[in-house]
Amino acid sequence: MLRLSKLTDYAVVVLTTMARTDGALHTAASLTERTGLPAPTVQKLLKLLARGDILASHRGATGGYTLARPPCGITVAQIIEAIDGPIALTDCVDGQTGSCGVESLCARRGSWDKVNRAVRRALDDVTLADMAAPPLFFDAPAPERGTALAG
Amino acid sequence: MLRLSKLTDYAVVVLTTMARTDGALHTAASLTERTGLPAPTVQKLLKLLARGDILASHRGATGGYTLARPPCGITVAQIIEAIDGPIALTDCVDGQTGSCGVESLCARRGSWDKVNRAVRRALDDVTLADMAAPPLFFDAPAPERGTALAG
DNA sequence: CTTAAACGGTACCAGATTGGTCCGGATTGA
DNA sequence: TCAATCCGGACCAATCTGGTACCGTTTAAG
Repeated sequence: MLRLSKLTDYAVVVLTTMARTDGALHTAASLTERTGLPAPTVQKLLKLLARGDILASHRGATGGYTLARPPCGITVAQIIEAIDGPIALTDCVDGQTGSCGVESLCARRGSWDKVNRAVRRALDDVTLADMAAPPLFFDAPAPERGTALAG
Repeated sequence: MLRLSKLTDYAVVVLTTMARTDGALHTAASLTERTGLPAPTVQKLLKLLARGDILASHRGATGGYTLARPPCGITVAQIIEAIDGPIALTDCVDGQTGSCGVESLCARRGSWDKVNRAVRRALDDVTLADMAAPPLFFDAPAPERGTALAG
């Protein structure tokens, strides 16, 4: 797998919708309508994103949500962390010991850290602005000649 | 999360154990003893790794498993794919439509493809030789990659 | 001051997925 | 023949995710 949760996927849908009208105020209800996602799910998403400092919330009547930063300042890594928690491929992050019963396992723990960092960097490199960019067609002449495994 | 399965983690433990005696033949029983992991789990892992062309299996009495390639030729991406299946962060891979009920969702599908590829590249960049390398302290000057382990 | 609209937090449940186990069958060297 | 080993399923329990509901708090409008 190495799959991120469906919620994170939905979050990007909501965020790109908001990014199209950067700076505007959106209510949970309006975003529900515009995205077509189930209402309670959208509410949950917005709460999480607000906690993660990706959205700014405005309470009370005429309240709603706005992007906390311009889209180019919001990275995929931040979105994932807001929804799914810290990005860590393995259960026990480096440095910790004892959480996993097997001793020989933790010995190799530091090795994953390298992978973690590489993935992290890749995720930090893509912003919401990139995600909101035109969907560009896929049958266009592929500039890469790599094998592009069915990812 | 963006968490990979515990099985994959175990797989690395088993593989690094094998890598230390590159080329040698290992049985499921011996690897169980050396790693301390539960026996049925090790068996399952070895089967999966053999199917994924990461291990070569030898049947019959005096059979066992060997690494299909030198450690520097086995990437983390390959291991993950062998255990967890194809690396795809989102449910519907690019190009497909209709699998997810929500229409506005699939429209942004292509955006994830960029992220997918970035992560994939990061995972392709780390080999089993790297994982088997000494646990090295984190503030030490990192030596060049490509250890003598690979031969 | 009352009302209503909107966010905030928490608890809860069903379904899917993972981790772990077991058993019988096939292969091969002694 | 016999025993050691891999091979391929089926199977079950535990965990996690996705989705829902409820109630409290805040705040603008009338």
